[in-house]
Amino acid sequence: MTQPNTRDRLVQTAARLFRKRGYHGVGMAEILAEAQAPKGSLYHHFPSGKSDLALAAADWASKGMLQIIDDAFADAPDYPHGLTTLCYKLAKFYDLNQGWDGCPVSNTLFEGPENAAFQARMAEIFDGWIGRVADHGARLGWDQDAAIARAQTFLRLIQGAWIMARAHGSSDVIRQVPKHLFP
Amino acid sequence: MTQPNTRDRLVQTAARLFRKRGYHGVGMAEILAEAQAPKGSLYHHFPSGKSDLALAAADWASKGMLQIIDDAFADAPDYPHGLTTLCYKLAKFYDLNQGWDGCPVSNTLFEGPENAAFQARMAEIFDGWIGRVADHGARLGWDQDAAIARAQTFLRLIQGAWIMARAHGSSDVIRQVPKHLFP
DNA sequence: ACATGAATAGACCAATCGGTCTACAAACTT
DNA sequence: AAGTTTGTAGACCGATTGGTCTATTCATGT
Repeated sequence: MTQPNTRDRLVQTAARLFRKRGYHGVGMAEILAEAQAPKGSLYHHFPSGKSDLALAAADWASKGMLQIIDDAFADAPDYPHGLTTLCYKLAKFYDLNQGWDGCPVSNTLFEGPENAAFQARMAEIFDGWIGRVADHGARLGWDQDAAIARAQTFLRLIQGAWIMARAHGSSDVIRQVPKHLFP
Repeated sequence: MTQPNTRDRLVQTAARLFRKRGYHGVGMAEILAEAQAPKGSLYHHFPSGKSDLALAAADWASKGMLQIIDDAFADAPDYPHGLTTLCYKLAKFYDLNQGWDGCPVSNTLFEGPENAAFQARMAEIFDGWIGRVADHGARLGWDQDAAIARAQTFLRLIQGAWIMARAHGSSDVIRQVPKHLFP
């Protein structure tokens, strides 16, 4: 795979670092160094700086998540199988990054109560994930309301399990989620 | 209530600020100013500085949570009622702080992959909460393993719901947790 | 009254923070 | 070929970061 252009390199590097240590935990200097980009480029592509970059990084991460969801449900015979595959894919993703990454969106966009724009985008993105999971549920025979409710519970469980996985340094918790959803 | 001593004031102020904006999102200067304490006092009570203070703040917050758990189960006739009361208490706590606080422990102790001490303490504290909830479950007639499993699921759901509550700026999600646990 | 350790007070520090600015190179238009 | 836009490069900036250090006050035991 060829080297992406400067803008993409910045977005992806920022996404990775924010995911790992949070918005405030990462400085611009580090992002620039890892992306091998000069400061001028960053402020050319993202005129308002770090916050712009964080929003772009969260959007990019969200697209990735939607892709993972679609992949998980692509060959699923039913809703429970799709969600189970999804959990396993997420656990694998967790393990890939030395088992220490956080939710790519909440870790990137959680800056504090003041930043309403970040909060709104976070809600949008999460709703997007829930909607996508619910769509697959509806496609696989659930009625719309039930599919949405199931998707909401699922996402909450995954978020919580992810935190626990980080605390304990193990992705097992993530793989256990389907067992709790479909006892 | 009388003004607590300097050490306690520092711990509680730090807990509140970290909970709101995370470890890296709060500077020492702000903590000092809000706690009305000079720098010398802080480094007297917490020789290794910010990290020491964060651990103390997380411990203090954890004690508060254990108290809330006990309170919720004090008059509960059974396990589901206790958990429901607990969720309502947590939702109320969420609303009290302008609906924007995060989990007092994960927000305080999540600094990044490198800090193993923070990670370990986080796991300890979460296990403590799970254990406490499970104890009440066992006391109310569940067998030990089932009580622990239930408590784990509960805590994951609460953590996830809390994130969603923050994203959407509403504590309703937290109040819905029992409905998902006991459908 | 005096001595002693705990606690308070804040000046001070190097390092880093996010961001601005000017200069220049490359690419595209005409 | 000339002109214009887009992107790269990094020096530089004031503000803030977490932390150190010395001086002083307070509390307590003798």
